[in-house]
Amino acid sequence: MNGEGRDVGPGARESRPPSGTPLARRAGVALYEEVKADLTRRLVAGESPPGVKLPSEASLAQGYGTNRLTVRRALADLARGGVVRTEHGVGTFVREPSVRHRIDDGQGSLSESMAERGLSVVHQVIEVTEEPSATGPPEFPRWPGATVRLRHRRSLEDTPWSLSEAVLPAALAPRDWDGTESPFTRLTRDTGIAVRRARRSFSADAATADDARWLDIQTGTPLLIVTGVNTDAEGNDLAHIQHHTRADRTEYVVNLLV
Amino acid sequence: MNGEGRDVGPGARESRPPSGTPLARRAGVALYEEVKADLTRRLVAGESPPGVKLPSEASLAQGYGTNRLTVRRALADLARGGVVRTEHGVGTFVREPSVRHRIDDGQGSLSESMAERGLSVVHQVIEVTEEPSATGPPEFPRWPGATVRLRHRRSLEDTPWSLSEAVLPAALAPRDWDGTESPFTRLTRDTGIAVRRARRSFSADAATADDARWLDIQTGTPLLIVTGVNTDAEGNDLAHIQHHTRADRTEYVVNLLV
DNA sequence: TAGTGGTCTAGACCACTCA
DNA sequence: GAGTGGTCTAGACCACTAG
Repeated sequence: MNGEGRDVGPGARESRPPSGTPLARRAGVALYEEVKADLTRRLVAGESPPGVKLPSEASLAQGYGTNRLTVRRALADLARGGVVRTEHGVGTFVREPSVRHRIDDGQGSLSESMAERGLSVVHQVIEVTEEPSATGPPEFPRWPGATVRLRHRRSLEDTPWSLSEAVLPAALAPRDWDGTESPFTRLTRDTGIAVRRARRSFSADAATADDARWLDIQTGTPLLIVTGVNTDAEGNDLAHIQHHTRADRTEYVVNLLV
Repeated sequence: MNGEGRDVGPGARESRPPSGTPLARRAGVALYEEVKADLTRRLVAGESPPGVKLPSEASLAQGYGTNRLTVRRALADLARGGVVRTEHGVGTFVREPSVRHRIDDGQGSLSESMAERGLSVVHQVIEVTEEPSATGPPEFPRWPGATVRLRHRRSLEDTPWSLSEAVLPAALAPRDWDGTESPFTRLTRDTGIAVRRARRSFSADAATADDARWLDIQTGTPLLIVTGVNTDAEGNDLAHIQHHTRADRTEYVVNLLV
């Protein structure tokens, strides 16, 4: 509680980790909730800047005079809430400030609008599967034939940001995609077809184990799910897209009034 | 796997609960993930229609030949994912079909568009606080003076659906609001001012303990967070709104092309 | 190899619901 | 009071990371 600044030594990232205190237990409130509240108080209160390593679970448990599992439960909740981040075999850290990347609605692609702000976007292809036209649920009247399912990961500033999927006619799928631009920017460059973002649908869901692995988050963490359709200038469906986006880094802004 | 129908007896809700099987463990996959996968297989595969009560945690644990805590961990994940629902002292149940209420973008209020589909919407006032104009962050140029913060819960078909907050000039806040219509529908009826939905921002977050209590869900469950501004016909800000919406029941559809 | 988080067990007690 | 989910403990072992 002394008013000294956070004068951390060179390279030091350990400044003032929360240590144990006797918890004031209230009737009807679970112990792990108390631990969670106490940790939140200490972390959010700013005593521990982002990146600070928390004491080990064992020592936290000892400090609180409780079981390690109780501490783990509190930490798991905080991780799902985006307050801390755990690394297996390394430790638990205060999360970087959840800078929410505002994605203002516009007809430009994400990569383009981010580039305008000096942010780097990288796409990494995860899986490309080609399916005969019969199987895919979406229909592409003007481009009959096989469809391609393109799974890729988008990263912003080297941080995993979304797990995305695009289903589009094989004839339009980019070849030798290097990921420096969006697949649709590439499509326009290759074919001259203008891509327009049409319907968008928003929901949320818990991260699956697969989501978690690719997005470097914990299973169960809330994701913003954006699905939609891209069309050409005439309004014909070009592609069906789905993004599983890290909610702690995303805010999708739409202007309903034009 | 037999093809019989789900001829449940009168009042019976117990048809074919998943019982224990020896789990095929795979290297590197946690036991609770296997349990989760097995339960999901059985439930989603349709062997157990919504509302069916699962066996108790103790008997599931015995059936799987594992510890109760392992089963609990699997069930907690499924609950966060909206697959099952637990009731303290009663049991665990397969969730009602996650009918995603599509909220097509339109200028009508939620209550109105839902009423058109024969769905009932009920608003329940949780808290009304009046604040002097100086404190509230939003500014309402045309209506100076105190602002009112209106917290309410919206339920669809008797199911909690969103925890909502509206901040608007005290002069416009509805008096004696009975909750049968949206506060803004009421505002239009009272004052004749047309309310337009302007900017909307979408994100997701984990349910806090408070969210969880009001929405009848589990802490940590993903919520769709919709914030925005309502304006009058001239585009002046009328109110700032925020909805914490149950993601398992929501899909917010926006048409970007007009 | 030491330290960390990840998983799992066995058992206990409590809080809640309902017959 | 029986049965259910909710919490908590003590202790064990594993998987991963880094010096």
